[in-house]
Amino acid sequence: MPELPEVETVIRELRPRLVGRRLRSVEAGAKKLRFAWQPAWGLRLAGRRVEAIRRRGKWIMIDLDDGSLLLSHLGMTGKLRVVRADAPHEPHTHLIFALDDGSELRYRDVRRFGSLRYCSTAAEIESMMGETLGPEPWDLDPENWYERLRRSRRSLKAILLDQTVVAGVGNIYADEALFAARLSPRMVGARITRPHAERLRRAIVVVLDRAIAARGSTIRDYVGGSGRRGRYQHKLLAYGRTGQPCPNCSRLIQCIRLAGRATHYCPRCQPASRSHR
DNA sequence: GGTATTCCCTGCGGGC
DNA sequence: TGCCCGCAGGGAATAC
Repeated sequence: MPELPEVETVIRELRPRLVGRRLRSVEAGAKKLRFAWQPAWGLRLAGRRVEAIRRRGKWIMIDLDDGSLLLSHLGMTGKLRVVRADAPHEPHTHLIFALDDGSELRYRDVRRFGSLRYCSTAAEIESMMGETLGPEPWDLDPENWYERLRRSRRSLKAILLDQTVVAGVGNIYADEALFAARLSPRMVGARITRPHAERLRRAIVVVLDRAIAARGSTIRDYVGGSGRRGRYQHKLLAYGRTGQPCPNCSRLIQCIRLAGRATHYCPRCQPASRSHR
């Protein structure tokens, strides 16, 4: 379940292995990802040099020297790694890019919720990523953020998961940010106060910064671009801690279903309604 | 237009 | 031991 910190970790670890390398060829498996790999893309990629690798929300963008790019979303179980060409082939490896130094960029995805495709025009990129991908959490304007929350009748949890509101937050860090801000995931956006909105905005940034510093969370099988596991799963305060005592008040963490996702919170620290700040 | 729900997909764990 | 079922969840499609 790669969210922003995990994707950021992947690109940081891929960067020294990938930037400057030339792509020689592409080998695509038979099974389709979210989007099928087109053989023509492989022909256009051959000989291209990787100029940069960057992130936008949960998307990975690999810039090539002719202005085109490889665009990938890891979905739930996607993994991008650079390995030696003689490294054993793991099952569920769907795309293999041969590089000019004898290594390979491999895309593996058990559930195939992810995608990796080639884009040569701005229109293609926009159609893939969505024209309305929200700002990075660090770029949220406090006033716009408050107004966006206040206009919605959805729960805060549902709003945080909406990539058009803020890019990169997923289920784990939505729960952690709401816990850090001491706000109920069930609270309706329209009911939020300006101080609460600001507290939530700051909580999102703090939680994501800490998670990036810990190289993300390895809940099941996530690994970074070098194959190393994250460490932030040991620092989670709410997510996945159903039935365990809240670190603040010792009340048991509860799990409910919100916006179609398991949602973890402390009923005492994050009450459904509160009169104080 | 805004919001809620369903579906895709596979591995894992619990229950029987 | 082996089988069945539910769960995990990002984003697109569909329903309301």
